[in-house]
Amino acid sequence: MGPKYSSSRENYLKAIFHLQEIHGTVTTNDVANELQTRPASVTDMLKKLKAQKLLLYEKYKGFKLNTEGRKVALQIIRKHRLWEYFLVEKLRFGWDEVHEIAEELEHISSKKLIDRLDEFLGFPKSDPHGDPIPDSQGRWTLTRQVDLLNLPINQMAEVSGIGDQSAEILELLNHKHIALGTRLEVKKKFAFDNSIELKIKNQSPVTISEHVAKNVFVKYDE
Amino acid sequence: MGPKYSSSRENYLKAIFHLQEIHGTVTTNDVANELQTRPASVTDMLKKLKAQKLLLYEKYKGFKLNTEGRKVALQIIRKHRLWEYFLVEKLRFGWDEVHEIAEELEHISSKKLIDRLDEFLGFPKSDPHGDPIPDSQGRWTLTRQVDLLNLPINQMAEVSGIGDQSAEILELLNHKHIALGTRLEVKKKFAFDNSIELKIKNQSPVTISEHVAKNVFVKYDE
DNA sequence: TTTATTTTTTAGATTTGTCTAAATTTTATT
DNA sequence: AATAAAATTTAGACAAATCTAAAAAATAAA
Ligand SMILES: [Mn+2]
Ligand SMILES: [Mn+2]
Ligand SMILES: [Mn+2]
Ligand SMILES: [Mn+2]
Repeated sequence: MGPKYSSSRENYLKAIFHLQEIHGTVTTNDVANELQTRPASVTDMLKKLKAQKLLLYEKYKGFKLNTEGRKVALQIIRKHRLWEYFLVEKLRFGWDEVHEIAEELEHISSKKLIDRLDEFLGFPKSDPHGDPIPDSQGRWTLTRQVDLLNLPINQMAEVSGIGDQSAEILELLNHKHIALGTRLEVKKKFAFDNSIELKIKNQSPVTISEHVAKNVFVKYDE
Repeated sequence: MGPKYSSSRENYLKAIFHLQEIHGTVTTNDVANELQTRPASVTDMLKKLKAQKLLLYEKYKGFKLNTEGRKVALQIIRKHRLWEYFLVEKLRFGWDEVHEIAEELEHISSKKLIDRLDEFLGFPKSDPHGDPIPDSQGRWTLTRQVDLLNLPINQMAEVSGIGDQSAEILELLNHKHIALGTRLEVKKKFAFDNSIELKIKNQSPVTISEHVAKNVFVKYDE
């Protein structure tokens, strides 16, 4: 058996899903813009997707994915993001050059292939751009963003933002080898002054004050 | 930029290349049969490939790939076989379940992707079915098949066939741990009786007679 | 609430790749 | 050489996906 839906239909489903996520609602023009096509072409496709029971659609009234359409869209997103992860982690591509290639790879139909790839990659939770990778049932783990005071002990996390942007805090963080992207975990929290002891791989533990901890934001899965 | 040629065109080029290899010449019916399509469809496509300067074609007289067509075909074959190798060696697929999936993967267009994949796989010389993998210039190393008498000294090779199929020789080979797929090299050739000393990895050397050597066929690259 | 603007849909073409049925050419048999 | 059979090509049609231009509906402005 070949693919269940054409690449074109899959691209429409994915685009509608994404726009739905961002705006809650989607318009014909949105989709045309997203897919670099014409509104008339979108209308044509909406009818086809409706006929295939992937979409709820009433002309002039709007449209949205139904359960089946959402399910299909999530599997394409899963494939897209797993391939991106593969390209970066195994083939040494930069995170900024994988999207185009994944746009093609996401349409390869074999389910077994993608599940094996997932396993081969160690079941990654997010792609090189930090976006969550749905599992084979279409579920994904949320990436939580918290400051270091609220990061659970022993939870590996990645620095994703700095609150205070002053030269002083940046100098301090630089000295302690903490930068955007640094992976670390909190080893101890001292109740006395709310200071925190951190561990970065291959480095000796460092301590930071509550004031600093409040201004370092990290993200982690689950 | 997307793919230079459609998947369909690439499939035609590949089919024509293969049939040309086997029979020296190709007919419309051959191609129709190979691609599970109709002769009329083949004729239609021949015209398009000719217009694209990938094929020499004169109606009713026959056709064959020109230099450019051959070049394109070889790159598709390269992709097909590298992906098959990836599926077997990295994703633990059986050699009998990868062809279908590679039929889709071979149409992914990125040249950088396939060159990186080649590197990631360690520049394999042949795919899981023993077929040679062309390099990025479309050249491949021939796999030579010889009997053990003619295998160059110290050339690693793989047992690919047994001439005499009698129970006696099979018992002898079995006792010396030589079977289809065994990788070995010739360490010494004795001029006195043309007997040969072999080395199989992790085993002590074994000697076989000229008579046996004549009946064991091996293949090796280059 | 008319009128104007924007959005969406329809009507009719176009491109690519495929098909069937019929015509043409080549090849094989009397 | 004439006829039969097989291979190949053409003619005309169709499905999928796209487009332009025009019509219809919804929304915003006056
Ligand atoms: Mn992407
Ligand atoms: Mn991504
Ligand atoms: Mn294959
Ligand atoms: Mn193969």
